[in-house]
Amino acid sequence: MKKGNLYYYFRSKEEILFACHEYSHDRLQELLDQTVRTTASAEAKLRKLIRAAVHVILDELYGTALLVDLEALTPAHRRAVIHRRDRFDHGLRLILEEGIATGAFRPADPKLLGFAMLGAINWIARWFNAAGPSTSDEVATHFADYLIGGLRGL
Amino acid sequence: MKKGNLYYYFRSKEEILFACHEYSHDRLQELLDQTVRTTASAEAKLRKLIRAAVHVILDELYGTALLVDLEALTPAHRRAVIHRRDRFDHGLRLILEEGIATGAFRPADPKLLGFAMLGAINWIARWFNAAGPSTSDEVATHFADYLIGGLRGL
Amino acid sequence: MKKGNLYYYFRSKEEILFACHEYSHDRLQELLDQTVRTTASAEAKLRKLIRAAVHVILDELYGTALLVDLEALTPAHRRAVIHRRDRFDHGLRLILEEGIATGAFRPADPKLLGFAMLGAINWIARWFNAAGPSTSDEVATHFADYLIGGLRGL
Amino acid sequence: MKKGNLYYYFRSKEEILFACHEYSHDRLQELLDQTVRTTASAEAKLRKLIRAAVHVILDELYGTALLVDLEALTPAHRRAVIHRRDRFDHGLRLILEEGIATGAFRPADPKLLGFAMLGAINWIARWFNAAGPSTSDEVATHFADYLIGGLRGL
DNA sequence: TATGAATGAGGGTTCATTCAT
DNA sequence: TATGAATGAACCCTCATTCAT
Repeated sequence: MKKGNLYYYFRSKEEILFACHEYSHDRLQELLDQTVRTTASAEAKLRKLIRAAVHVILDELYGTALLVDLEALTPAHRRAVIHRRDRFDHGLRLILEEGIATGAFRPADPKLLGFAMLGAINWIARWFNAAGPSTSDEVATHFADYLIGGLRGL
Repeated sequence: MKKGNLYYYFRSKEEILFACHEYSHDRLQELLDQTVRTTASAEAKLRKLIRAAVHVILDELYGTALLVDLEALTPAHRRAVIHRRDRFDHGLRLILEEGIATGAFRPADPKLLGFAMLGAINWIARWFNAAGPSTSDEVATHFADYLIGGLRGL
Repeated sequence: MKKGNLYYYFRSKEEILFACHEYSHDRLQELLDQTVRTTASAEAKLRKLIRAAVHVILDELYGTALLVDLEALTPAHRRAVIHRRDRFDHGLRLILEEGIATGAFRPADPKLLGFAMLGAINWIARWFNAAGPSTSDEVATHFADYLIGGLRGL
Repeated sequence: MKKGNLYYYFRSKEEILFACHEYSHDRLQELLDQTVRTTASAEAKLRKLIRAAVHVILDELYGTALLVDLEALTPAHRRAVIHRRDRFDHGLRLILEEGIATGAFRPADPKLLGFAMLGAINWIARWFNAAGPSTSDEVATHFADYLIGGLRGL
């Protein structure tokens, strides 16, 4: 199986990038959708989502395609990716608003938070893959602790 | 000044990457060093560092070189970059330990936190540059709030 | 029936090209041979040949293979194609000489004329297929008129 | 000077094809324009044009680009090539109509004649280049004789 | 005999780098 | 020191051909 064989299924590198994004995004989005519908607490939902994001980015083959560079895509695909991200942000917003309503969370911008989350995980993944300090589950737990609980002492 | 002219100053693209990392890292490291030495609270120090990191990555020309891909470097430069990162982590650790000692922070892994910070800011920067929602100072403030205070409601 | 399946019948693309040339050439040559043997006038024979060439090139599936590029063939096949063309030229020469003998034609080089004929028809065919101005019979009639009568006014 | 250097001046192979067509077409068109304006007889004008076409296609570097395949071009370039061909046909029509008016020529379709002319010359050129029987001027003279005088005996 | 997937070679294109000026 | 042109390697992609089924 050589690299060129991909062109049996895709018309260009750009389409490959787009398909990789779709693949990874869909796995994450699906879990987000399922999670939103559960009766768990907002914090539990968010932890679950973070765990999923860490898993997709660290362990799945095309996980880093979640952070595809928009500049590398055609306008049509660019719009599609932005649309996907909006959907993701929408689900995240639902969780945040639920947490805010119950007093579990304080107000937060889902867009900024979503980007920070994926960007952080992606960069951690590179270091992780290079230096391999622990399992992706440990990373996810720590990361969720920081994001939800912050650094502030108790 | 055309691209090829850089080869009067650098021997290869790899050297340019390395120099860009050095340039941006040094500006951030210098501020970290200064900050560590001040008498401000650990939280104030960390906020200052975050603000600086956001500024360097979002506003400075070679800011994203902070996240240079180790695979793209020669072994010697790779080691140098790792060494720089270790120095950065060391400074960050000092701040964290100080905060932990005073009870302001709870225990945290500076390595993970440092990577999360830079990765998050870098990805926010791309979205920021594309969609430009606010100033880099606003981004820094929100981001610092999340990192230090977390999402947990009060 | 997919393209790759052709390799059950042919050993290479080059053989396919050669076979296509053979196929189209043989249809034209056969008609030329028959025509030469008839008792029609030289002009009628030439008109018939032109009509056949137009038909083969415009309407038959492999017609344009008549103009196969010698460079694309193996030396052996190249020689075979040249030999076929010589045979074609020979038939054409017979018609021309007959016309010259009866005073119907003036002296002409069959080689040059044969190439001009096929080249002209082939290029007309492309334009014809793209812009579709009339039927192949009309094209043949006009073309024969030009070739035989020339442009000179009466 | 390697092939890839062309991409310093052109953005794609398609642009190269288009530019080659433009180059060769312009040289032929210019001569056509000049010729139309002279006071020579229609036949002399046509002979001059044929001689020029033979020269461009046989002797000039990109001459065969006159017969560029429209399918290989972008829609915009395709339209431009069609437009150029229309201009050529227009000039040819002027010559033909002049000859028809003076009784030198009988009615003829400039479109068909133009295509026949270029296609014939192009195919002759391949044979010519392969077998090299005579100079391009001799070819031009014979070809003009056939086109204008036809084969009909006197 | 036919099909879909695989392969290697080669054409098209970019990019890092160098050279001549 | 700067520029435009040149080069070779590498990447993207296609195409002729083969293989497994």
